[in-house]
Amino acid sequence: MHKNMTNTEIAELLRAVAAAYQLQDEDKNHFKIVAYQRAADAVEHASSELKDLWDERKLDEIPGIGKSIAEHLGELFITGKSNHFELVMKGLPSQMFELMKIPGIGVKTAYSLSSKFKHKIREKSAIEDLEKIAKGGGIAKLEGFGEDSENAILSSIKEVRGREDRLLLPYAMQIAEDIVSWMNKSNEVRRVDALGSLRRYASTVGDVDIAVSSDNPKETIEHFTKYPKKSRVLEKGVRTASIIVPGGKQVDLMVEKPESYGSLLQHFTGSKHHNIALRTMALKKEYSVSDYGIYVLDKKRRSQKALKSSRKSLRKFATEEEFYKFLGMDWIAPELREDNGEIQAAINHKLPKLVVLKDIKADLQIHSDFDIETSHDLGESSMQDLVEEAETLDYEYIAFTEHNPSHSKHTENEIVELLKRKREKVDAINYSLKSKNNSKRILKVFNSLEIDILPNGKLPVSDKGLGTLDFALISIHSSFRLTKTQMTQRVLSALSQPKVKIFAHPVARKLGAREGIELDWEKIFEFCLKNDKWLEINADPMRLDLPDFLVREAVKKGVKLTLGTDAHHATHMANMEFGVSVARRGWAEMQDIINTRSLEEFEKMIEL
DNA sequence: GCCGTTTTCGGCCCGACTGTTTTCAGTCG
Repeated sequence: MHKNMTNTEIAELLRAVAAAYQLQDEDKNHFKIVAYQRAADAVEHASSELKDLWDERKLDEIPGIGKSIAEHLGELFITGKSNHFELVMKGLPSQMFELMKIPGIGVKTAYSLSSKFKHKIREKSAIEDLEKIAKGGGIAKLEGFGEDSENAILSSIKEVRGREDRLLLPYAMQIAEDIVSWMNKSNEVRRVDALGSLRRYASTVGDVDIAVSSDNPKETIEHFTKYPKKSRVLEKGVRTASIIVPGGKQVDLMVEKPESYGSLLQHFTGSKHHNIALRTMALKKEYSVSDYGIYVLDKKRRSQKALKSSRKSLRKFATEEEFYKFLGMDWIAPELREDNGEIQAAINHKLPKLVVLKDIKADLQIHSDFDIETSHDLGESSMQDLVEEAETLDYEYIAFTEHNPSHSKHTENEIVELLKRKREKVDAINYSLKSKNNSKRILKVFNSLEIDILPNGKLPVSDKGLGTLDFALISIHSSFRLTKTQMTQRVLSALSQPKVKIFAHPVARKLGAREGIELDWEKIFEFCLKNDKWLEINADPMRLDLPDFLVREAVKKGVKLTLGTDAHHATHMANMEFGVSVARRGWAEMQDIINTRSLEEFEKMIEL
């Protein structure tokens, strides 16, 4: 028996096949190479495991996987290998794929190095081995290499080693903010924007992308490369430059004149797939789109080679709105630019009216420091401080959702007693809020609880304990590795409790640290819809859970969602921004989100 | 190899920078 391949492994394999074709004959295989790379991208971004899709005969639902690749993958799932893939990759040194993880080393370089040092570079320690060779001056001597490329390889190896994984949003934002304020120190700079995956609020960010509007690109680039906190300048041209900042993170900068800045904003925001789809669509209308603007092509354009000469005039765009309008489209919110149907929707004027931060009238997951001897970490701020923060944020209501009292350390009765104390405390807060006697709107505080779902689907709180609550959240904090069927049953069983309204951080992932659990989402969605249960979008930047692609599925089915920051300190309540961005990436509108409802509506919705 | 609101055949996004060259290949976004 062979173990099932994960999506990541399949993507790696497809990229290896693309590399093999590239080495064979890059020109002849060009589109085949692109196709395999696109398939690899698609597999990486797929929302389900490919093996599961294959089991359900739904492999063709993934755009980029056609008949041929699907067949090879099928063979792979049945026999553990694909004859075709093996044939294509025959004779390729396996070390080369390790070397390709070093920035600047691509297919050709990796192949040439691993062939030349066949015995000195071993697969298990390819990068270390290459470093030794480079340090000994062994690379500079090779034909086609030199001292500069040897040094570049050495720097890259150091960075790849010191580099953390992709950044969580707040860290990427911090890097971007520092650069933006540095760039604003230059008189030549008219405007600076952080773009790329950060502007699209992807769950994690690889590189930080910065665009600058300036009449003087040369000076702007010069200023950028003098950024005091940089560890080194990676590239420096007339229009773009890249630096490495501490942590090994790369910051890319592009400059454009104000009259064309809209095109740069559009281009540099991406995503790559959005841009490719957009440009392909434009080409059918005889427009050639680039980061400079849009060339209107000569109708008689016959071939790719004639493309450049068939260009007539360049249309420039100072704003993104003008750019999209020229193509006959509505402006598309950055969060939607993933080539998931937004282009067609923009042409048909059918884009969703995405929820925005100021629609949010409540935070539905907050942990105070009120000690009910919880099973997991208590919050750090007092209920009073959290209430004040909620008033500052202009919320109409909030819910205190401490973890349930520890099941193992207390009897059922003790748990009920602890919960009664919290009930009294919350009642007292609501009473004092009401008697403040000012003209302002009165904040309402709900008494809730985040309850562990035990592995058997039961809750560690009795009916009597549940009776003290206005409503309950449930979530998974243990036994993450049950089978999909067991896990689904576990969750549905817990959701059946009448007091339970919200399934919190449903995937239970921790970005960069823990994969999520496996659930039968069709069943979960169906149950939620039928029984009026809601799925949380957890706004903690380390969770962002439900993930955007599942939000999209939920929204399509009409399942309602809640937003909660999972704040364990008053300052964490500001993370709502990240939760809203996930909702937007899932095409959620105001009516999809429960906590856009007024207090009166919400109170009706939690009545039993 | 993939794909279709002009197509099941004939197309496939567009550009910048570096290093080693002497006109370009390789890499990246």
